[in-house]
Amino acid sequence: MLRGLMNSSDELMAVRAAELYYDEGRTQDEIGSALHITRWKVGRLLAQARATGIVRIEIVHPRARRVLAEQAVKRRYGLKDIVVASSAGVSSAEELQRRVAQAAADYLTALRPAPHTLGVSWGRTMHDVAACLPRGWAHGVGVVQINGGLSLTKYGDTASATALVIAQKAAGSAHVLPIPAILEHTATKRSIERDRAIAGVLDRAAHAQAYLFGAGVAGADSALVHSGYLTAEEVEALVRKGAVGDVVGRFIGVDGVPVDSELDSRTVGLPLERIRTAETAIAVVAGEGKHEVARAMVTNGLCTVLITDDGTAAALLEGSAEPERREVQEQAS
Amino acid sequence: MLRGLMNSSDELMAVRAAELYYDEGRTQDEIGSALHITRWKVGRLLAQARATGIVRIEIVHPRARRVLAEQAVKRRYGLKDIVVASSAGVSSAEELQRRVAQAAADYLTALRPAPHTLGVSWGRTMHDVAACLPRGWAHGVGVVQINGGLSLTKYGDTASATALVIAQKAAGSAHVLPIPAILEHTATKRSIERDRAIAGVLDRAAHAQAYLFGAGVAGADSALVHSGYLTAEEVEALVRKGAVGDVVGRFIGVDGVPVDSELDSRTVGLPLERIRTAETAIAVVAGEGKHEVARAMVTNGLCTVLITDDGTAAALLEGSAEPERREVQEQAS
DNA sequence: CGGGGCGTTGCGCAGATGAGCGGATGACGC
DNA sequence: GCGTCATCCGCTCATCTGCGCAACGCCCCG
Repeated sequence: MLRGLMNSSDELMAVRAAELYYDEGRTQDEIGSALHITRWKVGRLLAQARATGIVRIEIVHPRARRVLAEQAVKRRYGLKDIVVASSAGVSSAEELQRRVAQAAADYLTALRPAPHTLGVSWGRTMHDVAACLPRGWAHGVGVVQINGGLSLTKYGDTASATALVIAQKAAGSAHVLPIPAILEHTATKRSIERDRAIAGVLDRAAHAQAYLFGAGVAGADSALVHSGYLTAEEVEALVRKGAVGDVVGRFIGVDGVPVDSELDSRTVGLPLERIRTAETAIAVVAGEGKHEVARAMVTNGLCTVLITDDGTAAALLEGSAEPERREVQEQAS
Repeated sequence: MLRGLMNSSDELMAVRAAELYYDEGRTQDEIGSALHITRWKVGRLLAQARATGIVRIEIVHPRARRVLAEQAVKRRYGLKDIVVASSAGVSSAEELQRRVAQAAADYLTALRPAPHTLGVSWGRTMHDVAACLPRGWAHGVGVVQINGGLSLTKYGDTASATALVIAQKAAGSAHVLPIPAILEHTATKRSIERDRAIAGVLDRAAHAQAYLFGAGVAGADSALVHSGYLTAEEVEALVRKGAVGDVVGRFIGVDGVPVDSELDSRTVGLPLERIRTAETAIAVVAGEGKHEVARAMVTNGLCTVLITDDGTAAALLEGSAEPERREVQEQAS
C-alpha cells in the first residue's frame, strides 16, 4: 500500500483541484463540474494530494507544536509527556531556543498538580525558560537549585539567578547552591556536601516532586567550558571517552551513564539516579547540536517529559520502523 | 474590518485548534470539548487562523498555479487569460524558468481553438517552452518565426530550431527567418524584407491567429548581446534611454514603445503594432530581472495572455489598491 | 479464452461544517 | 447611572464532505 503512486494525469488533476479548493475556496461539487469529474473523485484527489504532500499545511506561529511528532516520540520512548515546538519560520538558532524555552515555560505553567518543590538546573536554556515564565505562573513553589554553578569567569551567579527568577515569578522561595559545579578534588566536594547549609539544600533537592533541566553539548561550546570549570581540551577528552553531552553538570555517554566516574565524583549536585527515579523530570533540549544528548536521555530514562524542537524530534525518530514515520519526518523537517 | 486582530489567548487557542484539526485530523466538535469551547468557536478560530496566516496552506508541485494572483493580475490589467506558476520549493532561477515554460507549454496544448498559424519568437524562454511541449500537442499547426535570430556567435540557428521543434511536435510546418535579428543599416533591412522568401514568411507571420513570445532583460544578459547583435555598451545606452527590456527583438520603455527608433528600423520582424492588435498574444515572462518588462507589456497591451511566475505577479500587483492585495501577495511571495 | 482477484468508480447516508440570526455581554459616551 | 452600540456567543438549518458498499472494468494468469 505505497501511497504517492498516482497516475500523472490524476496528479495534475489533484493539483488543479487543490488550487480551486484551498486557494479559491470552491466546494468539491463545483470543482467536480469545472474539471468534468464527479465530486467523489475530487474528494479522493484532495485526500491523495494531502497524503502525498502536494498540499502542505503548516502552522506558522511561535507557539506552534508538532502534534504528530509528539505522539511518535512519546510512544517510541515511553515518555510521560512531551512538547515538540515547531521551527517553521525560524531563522536563527537563538530563535529556536527561545521558542522551546517558551514551550517549557508554558508547560510548567500548565503543570497540574503544581509541584510543591521544583528542582532546577542552570544554563543558557534554563535562563531562557526562566525569562519566558510569566509572573504568577504558580503560587508559592519552592525552587531548589540541583547542581552547583557559581561562575568562575563572569561576575555574579547566573546559575542561582535562574532559580531565583523562577521562584520570584511564582511568589515562592528559592534555595540556591552558590558553589562551583565541579571541584578540583573529590575530597573538597565531599566536605562541601557535608556543610550544613549545602546539605540542607541538596536534601531539599532530593525530595523535590519535579525537576526541570536542560542538557549541554559535549564540545567547546559547553556551558561548563564557558564558565571555566573545564577546558576545551578536557571536554575533548570526554568526547573521546564517548561523552555526548552533559545533564545537570554530568557528562554522559549514549548509555546515559557518566563517562568519567572520577570527574563525576567531583561534580556537586543531585546524582543522575535521582533524576532517573523522579516522578516528573522535565528535560528541555533544543538545537542541532543536542540531538545525541537528547537520544541518550530519552533512551535511558533520564527524563519523563521532553520539551524540544521538531528537528530534534525528527532525529529521535530516525531509524524508526513506525508506519507514520515518513509523514512525521516530513512535517518535522 | 482589520483582520488579524485577535485576543492573544484566542490566538493561542487558534494555534492549538489548528494543530488538532490539521495535524491530528480531529473534528471541530472533539477539539471543542478538548479545549473547553463550543464547536462554533473552534470553527471561527480556524477561520481566523487561516485568514491571519497562522495556518498556511501551500500547494507544492512543479505545475502548481497561483489562482488568487492570477485573478488579481488578470482583473487589474484586463488580460484575456493568465497563468501564474508557483515558485514554492524552487531553488534556482533555471528551475523557475522551466516551470513557467512548462506552464506555457500546457497552456498552448490546451488552447482552443488551436490556431491555424502560430507566430513565435526565440530566446532562452522560448527554447524551454519548445522543449516542454509534448509530441502531438496539436495537429498540423503552421509555426512562423516572427523575428530574425540567426546567431552570429554560435554554430547553427537556435532561433529557427525553436520554431522547428514546436512545429515538429505538432506534426505541422515551420516557416523560419534565417536572417539576423538586427542589421547594421536600415537600407539592408529594407532590401532583405523585400526578398520574396522573407516577405512571404513575414506576411504569413502578420496573418497568424496567435503569437507566442518571451521578453528579454535590458542588460548585459540580453540574448541579443549573447548572440552578438548588440554590445553590452549599446544595451547600456538603451537602458539610459529608458529601455526596460526587449519584446520580439525590440527594446521598449515603460510606455511599451521602442526607445530607439533608429535601432528599431534596423530590426527585422513583426512590428510591435501587430502584436498589440493581435487577438491572442501570449507572453511568457519569468524571473526577478523581468518584472519591469512584464509591467511595460501588460500596461501597454503588448499581450493578451500572460504566463509568468508568482514573484513577477506580486511585482505587478504592487501599489494596487485592491482589497485582496495583502492575501495575494502573501501567497505569491 | 475465461475466471478470479484487485483497484477504481459511483453512490447513499450520516456526520461534520459553514452561513445567518437573535440574545447576552461588555464598552463607551452622555 | 443609563442608553446605545458593537461584538461575541450559542444555536438552527442547509449544505458539504468523508466513509462504507456494491458494481464495474481491468489485468494477470491459468
